[in-house]
Amino acid sequence: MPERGGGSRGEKRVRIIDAAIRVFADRGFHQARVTDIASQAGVADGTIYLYFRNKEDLLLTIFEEKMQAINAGLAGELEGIEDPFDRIRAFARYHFSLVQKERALAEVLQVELRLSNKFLKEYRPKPLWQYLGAFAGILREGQEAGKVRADIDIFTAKWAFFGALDELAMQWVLARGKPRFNLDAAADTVADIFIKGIAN
Amino acid sequence: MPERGGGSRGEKRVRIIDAAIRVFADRGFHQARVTDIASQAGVADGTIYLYFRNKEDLLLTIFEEKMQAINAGLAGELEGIEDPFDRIRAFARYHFSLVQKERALAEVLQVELRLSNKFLKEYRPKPLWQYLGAFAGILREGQEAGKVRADIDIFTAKWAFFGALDELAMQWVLARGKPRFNLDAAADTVADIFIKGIAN
Amino acid sequence: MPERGGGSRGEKRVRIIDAAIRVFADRGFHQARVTDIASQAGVADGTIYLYFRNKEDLLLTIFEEKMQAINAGLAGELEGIEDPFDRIRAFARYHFSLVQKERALAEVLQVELRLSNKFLKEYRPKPLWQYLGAFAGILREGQEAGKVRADIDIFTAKWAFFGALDELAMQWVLARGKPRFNLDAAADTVADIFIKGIAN
Amino acid sequence: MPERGGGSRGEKRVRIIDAAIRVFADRGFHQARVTDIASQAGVADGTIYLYFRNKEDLLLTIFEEKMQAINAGLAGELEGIEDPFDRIRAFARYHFSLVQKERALAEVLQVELRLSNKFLKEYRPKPLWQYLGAFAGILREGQEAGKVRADIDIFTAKWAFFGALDELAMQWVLARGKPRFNLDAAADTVADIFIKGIAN
DNA sequence: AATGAATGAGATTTCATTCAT
DNA sequence: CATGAATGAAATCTCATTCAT
Repeated sequence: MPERGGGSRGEKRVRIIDAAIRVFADRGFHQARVTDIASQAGVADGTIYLYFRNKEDLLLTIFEEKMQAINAGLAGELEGIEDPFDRIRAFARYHFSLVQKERALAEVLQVELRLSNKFLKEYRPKPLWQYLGAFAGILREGQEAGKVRADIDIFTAKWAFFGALDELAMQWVLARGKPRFNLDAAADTVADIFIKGIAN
Repeated sequence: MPERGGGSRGEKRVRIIDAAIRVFADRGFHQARVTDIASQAGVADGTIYLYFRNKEDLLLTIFEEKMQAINAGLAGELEGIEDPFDRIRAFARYHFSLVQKERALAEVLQVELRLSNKFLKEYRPKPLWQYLGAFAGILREGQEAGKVRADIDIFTAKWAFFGALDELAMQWVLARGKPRFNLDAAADTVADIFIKGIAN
Repeated sequence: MPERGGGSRGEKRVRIIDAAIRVFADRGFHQARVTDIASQAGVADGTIYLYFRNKEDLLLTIFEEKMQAINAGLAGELEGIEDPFDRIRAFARYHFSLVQKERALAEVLQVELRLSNKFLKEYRPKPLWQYLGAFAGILREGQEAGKVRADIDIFTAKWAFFGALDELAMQWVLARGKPRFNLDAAADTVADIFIKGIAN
Repeated sequence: MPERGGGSRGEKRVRIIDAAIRVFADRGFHQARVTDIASQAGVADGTIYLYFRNKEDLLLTIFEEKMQAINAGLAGELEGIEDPFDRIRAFARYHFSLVQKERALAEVLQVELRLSNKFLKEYRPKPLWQYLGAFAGILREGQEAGKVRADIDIFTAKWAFFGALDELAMQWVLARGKPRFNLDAAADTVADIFIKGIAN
């Protein structure tokens, strides 16, 4: 549903980003045509280039900005939870709740991850590291508190945990209309396995 | 190193597949030019189309055939190991040993396939399911033997495990020349977390 | 003589069509390269695809639009002529005058279109039917006026007449620089034969 | 229905020609693939090049040989008919009987006519001239006998007559399964118009 | 004579990006 | 700021023809 005309500068930028998320999610980054994004956003093709350097920059911006919001949301979600294991459980739930609430965004971020990993090796997805860093922090604190085994390599554990969440999210997203499993239950299962797996 | 001339029919097909793996891994599927694959394989451009319908078919064929070999290799690796936990450990080691031995193939299977819309959204990757099915089988037998907790949802656990392995493999592959961590150690860590995580 | 730059939207479309007629007539439809048409028209290759779906659509559009103009011209030419036989004579003269005035267009309409499978087997050339319909109308009126034999099958007669004109035009066009006969005289001869052939 | 194997040299050549007629008629010259002709003929692709220089030569050969047979058949048909007008009528009937008996061949010859006219301007379709020459001969004799008007230009008349026959044949062939008119009746109509049209 | 796998030149078309208005 | 018509580079794939067997 293309929206025409009006809108302040910021408003138009937001419309483009939202349109891009929808189109990227729908067709994938490579199949997405700038023209489609523009018409979805209700702006001219050229207008996109007033706000973004190019198509890739648009993808990266989505990643940067949305991940920032996600990181902020994560911090809020973990706030007040003391026990490392409870924090892990909250992390998993938060991850999947995002996937469910913003399916299109989730799809884009997942693809972006592969793309930026692959082609933009100079671009290191910092916001992702921050996201993972939050999990690493939990583990570190857990080790300091003696609740998490000291022999657990945090680097390995954090990527394993993220990979597990990511893969399940991918499967859920790919199932599209007909989810073959319950994400909320999966959050608990994954958290459960990891908590038991790393506990002292 | 283009190889010219000779070779029986089957031999030429293999050369094309191997060249494609190298080129796909190098430049990515979209950036890979059919001409490059052909010259790497030491055949004419058109020859590729005698063996494969198109570029995407080539990618999918690589997946199909290589995964089949991987599945066979996995079966051989697990053969004779009785204990479910030992089998899980062997699974993780096998996964990472493949990544190390066939880095280019791993890159293609992990990164490029994920970027193929057809693969993700239309084509249902049976050989991948078989791979995961092997892990599911281990869990099932473990539950029957009372060694694995009965409340573990196998679907969730198998994708979580695969996701963990996959993500670590991806990180290792992306680091290219300068691995930031030891894959063999990671195999044991991941196996360890999961084993403890699901054990009764 | 490529014309660069300027020109309103409609003007550019016309330039493309005119260039296409020249190039199609020169090299034939299959041998004609889109790039040649573009450079003849003084536009970029891609511009052609802003105005036409593809190369064949360009050919068909030429047919549609030019035939429409030709039909209009025919109507103007016949206007005011009452006697059916005079109208037939005017028809033949008009047909050949077009061939002489717009040799390139004639070549395209006669030769190239006939070689297009789509044109022959799928696309139904309405404007051509209208052209022939004008002749059929003359015959019908002639029969009603008792000047044309009632036993003449109009369908047969109209295609026979058109075929005769068309074939002679073809021979004249193919002779290129060195016409082996006079078209104006031929117009009268053909008209004469047909008029005597169908008169009561 | 591909025929495999056996066959003497000449036999194989005939099979290729027949297959080519079918395939050319089906798909048109440009769309026809040599591979299809070969498999229809039950020979290998390369074999075709043992008998014909190339695809075009195959088309030309069909034209040459079949037209020769047609010319011979025409001579036979006209033999014994004295009256020029009767000969014209026989000519028209013969033309259309061929179209009906050998529809595929007719289609190929018609297309070939355009193609050879267009691209092979050096190749002057002699057998066609012979065919037309037969008609010209009838007219000439008719003029000498005083039955045909002396002011009729034979060159114009012969192409007009051929064009009329050709166009009607084309319409009949294009109608494919559902002929919209009766060719035999059309033969008489066309002959009738021309006879009256040129008679003294 | 026959085969058919291999060749490789070549052109259409797409679409991200620009820039004159 | 905004537009959107125009650009033009770039790459897949086809298929007539060849030639080693």
